Amino acid sequence: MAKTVRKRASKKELILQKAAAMFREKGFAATSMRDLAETVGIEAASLYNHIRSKNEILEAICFDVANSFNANMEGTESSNEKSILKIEKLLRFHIRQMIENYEEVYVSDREWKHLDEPYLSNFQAQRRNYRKKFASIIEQGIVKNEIRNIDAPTAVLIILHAVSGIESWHRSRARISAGELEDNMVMIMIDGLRKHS
Amino acid sequence: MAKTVRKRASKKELILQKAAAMFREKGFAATSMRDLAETVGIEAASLYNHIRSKNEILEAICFDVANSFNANMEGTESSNEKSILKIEKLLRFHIRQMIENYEEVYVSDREWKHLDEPYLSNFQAQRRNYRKKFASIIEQGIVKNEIRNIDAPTAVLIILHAVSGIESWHRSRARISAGELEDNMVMIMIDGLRKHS
DNA sequence: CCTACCGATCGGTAGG
DNA sequence: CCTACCGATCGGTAGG
Repeated sequence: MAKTVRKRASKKELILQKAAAMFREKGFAATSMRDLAETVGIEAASLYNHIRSKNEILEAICFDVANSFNANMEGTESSNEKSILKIEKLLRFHIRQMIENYEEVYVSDREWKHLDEPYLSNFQAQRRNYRKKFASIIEQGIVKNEIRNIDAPTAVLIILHAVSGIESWHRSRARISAGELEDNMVMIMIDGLRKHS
Repeated sequence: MAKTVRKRASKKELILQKAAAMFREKGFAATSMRDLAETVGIEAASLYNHIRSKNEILEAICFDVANSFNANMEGTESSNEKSILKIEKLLRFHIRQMIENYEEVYVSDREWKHLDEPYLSNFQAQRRNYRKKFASIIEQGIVKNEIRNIDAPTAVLIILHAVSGIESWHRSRARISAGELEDNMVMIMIDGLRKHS
């Protein structure tokens, strides 16, 4: 009995995982349920014993990722660290998520437009909220003179998108290690490209 | 006679322009030729008097953008400026292209995966080549001690993706001016977030 | 530039 | 989990 439940749960997990990989590679709209079924190793109709619809798969992926980032943001917000350190920690969390949970984070970032209502509005609201919190940490840092006097929303925008560049790193051949990548990204974002001699 | 030619050319231009806007908004795969036709104001079948296929539209968009960036790169490469200034100029070019030629640049960046062969391979090769040239300018700057000792490919990756963040700026309401955006982005990328007191 | 239409494929359901 | 199948929609063509 417990075995059956576990088996079913893991089959759904398998479907979500394969779907994330295919949505990342070809895009949500260009991935057919028949393609997905073949990858999973069953007939297309059988997918519907595990999931209700194609869109439900996307919802599961997007909101899993959103929850994980929101939880991390709450922990960071409430800590007593300096603003610049908070930002570094957020940055490192983004980088690690992008490295370790690549397919899902990528899909959640690029394919959320295909969500149906009311999930679409909900997701967009969470996104706006997350960025607002991020920007206000930066603003606190500016007030406390830890951070350069820049436009905070622009900085958030740069940071979030810069991290999504790991996409290219992820599939390149001759590449540096994950740790080196992380340190390089942090150094460039925090201290910039220019060398002060 | 000349009038007819001009008229036809401009109708094709209109189709490409509307297509870019729709591909950006909904994605290439999720945009149907019937949607596009309606936006243009004709029947779907009539589109084929101006273009050969849906994929030909994407090819036109992607290679127009690629040509423009390649031309700018050649001009920058051959100049005698300092490396850090070359990078700043490339960065400013990217930002301006993203602001002024938003739909096309965005589509070329996110939807090129849907190109058919041999265009797909051709486009990917141009992309790799562009990044290689960008990285080698950074490496020259490191050698000349103008730039921090970072992994050059990682820096390219960050810069290119950071700029694509302008997507969010482009559609937000309360936003700073294009010039302020550009200066903020350049400052953050060149000198970083941290303030040195 | 339109009407009429093609074969292919889509997401999903019925019934077992 | 499968076979059989649904209506809808897709990119594209024929012919005028």
